[in-house]
Amino acid sequence: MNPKGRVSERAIAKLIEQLGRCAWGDAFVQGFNPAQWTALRYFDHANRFSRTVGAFARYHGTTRGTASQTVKALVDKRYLRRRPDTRDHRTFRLDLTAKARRLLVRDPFHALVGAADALSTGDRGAVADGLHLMLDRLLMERGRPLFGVCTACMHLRGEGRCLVSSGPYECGLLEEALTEEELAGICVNYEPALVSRVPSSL
Amino acid sequence: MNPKGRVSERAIAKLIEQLGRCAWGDAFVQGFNPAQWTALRYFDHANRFSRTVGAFARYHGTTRGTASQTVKALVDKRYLRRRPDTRDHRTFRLDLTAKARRLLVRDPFHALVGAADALSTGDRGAVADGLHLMLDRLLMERGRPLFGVCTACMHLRGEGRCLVSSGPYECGLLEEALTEEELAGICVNYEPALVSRVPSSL
DNA sequence: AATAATAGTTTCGACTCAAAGCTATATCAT
DNA sequence: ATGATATAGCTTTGAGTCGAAACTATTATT
Repeated sequence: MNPKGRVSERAIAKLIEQLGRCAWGDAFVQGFNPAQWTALRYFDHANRFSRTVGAFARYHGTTRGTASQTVKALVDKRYLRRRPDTRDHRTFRLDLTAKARRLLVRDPFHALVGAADALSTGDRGAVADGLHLMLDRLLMERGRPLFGVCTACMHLRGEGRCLVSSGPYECGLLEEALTEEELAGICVNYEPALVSRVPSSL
Repeated sequence: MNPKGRVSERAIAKLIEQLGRCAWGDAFVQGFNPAQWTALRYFDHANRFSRTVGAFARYHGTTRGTASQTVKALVDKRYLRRRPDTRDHRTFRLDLTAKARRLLVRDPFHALVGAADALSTGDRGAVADGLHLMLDRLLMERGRPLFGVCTACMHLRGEGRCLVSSGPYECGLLEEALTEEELAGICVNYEPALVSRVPSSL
């Protein structure tokens, strides 16, 4: 499709911008805006240490002020439940409601996911790896956190090496036990380990 | 880097969204916003048939109202010059000023372009082709124009087959002569030809 | 001549950004 | 311990922007 040989870096950047804009435009639907959809998806996949306004702000690359308002709108509409943290009285825990989970079935994001269907399995791998490389570089340059899952995180302890819990896994940074389901949640405290120690079920 | 085998379409969509957000955040700089930077880039590369508010709105996937405001801000700041069209008294022609061209040297978009440097030459080709496929599919689904260049457009006439001009190339749709430089400008009237008839100088 | 379609602008409510403000926790010096 | 200062988490505020809808003017169609 493209001329053989060198393909301009600029073309890739332009495509990403265009695709991003397209997804943005799609997300003005059902009375929500793109930021709100992103928040709903975030709180659906974030682990329990990361379901706060501040963590979402960092994930989304926005200010805490903006994130606070996005969350407020969702709390007011009963898509998020907000409860004070029992340990740290500065923060509030945010959890999706059942109403929100039902809504996420009709997430406009599915259109972009579906577009990836146009790719062959092999192409999907190449595209995903390439984009991942680009994103890591950009986030690193900006000093922004990477938001990965426990199974690839250097803080994960487990498989007989737990120190503070009797369960199979725990977070070495926060010194908290982790259930197996929680291993798949994205986390603001993620730091890439050299090798993944738990088989990924992606 | 990714586990072998099937890579989720969702991961690709997520990466695109994240990269797009990152570029968006970068673009709040030098007193401009992301939409204004996109407009400046657009009017830099659009051919003379496409340098209007409406064409930009369609390219950017936004409303004419929003596009009108974005353009207005740039006209007020003397980065775009606005002149009535001599043929159609509804439209206005918009052209970059020299001031704008100087500004574009410091386009924050360069960060995203630079991130593509992390990719090997081969990966760049695969990523570009994959993203292109996805974008075409999305734009097609939404009935939005594709915005390509004359050299790949079915409306291009030339190489001895001109009907309305004595020059080497012309646009068969608008029945206007085209200079060689204009062949590389992106156009709202683009429709993909089966084969490209002019060697690409990408 | 009447009607529809096209190009662009204006207006309005909601949202975003950036900056400043508030409160709770952490750190440090006495 | 005690009090002062710094830091962290979140909210509020004000200027500017976005999308949707209403509007004007021009061109195309019937």
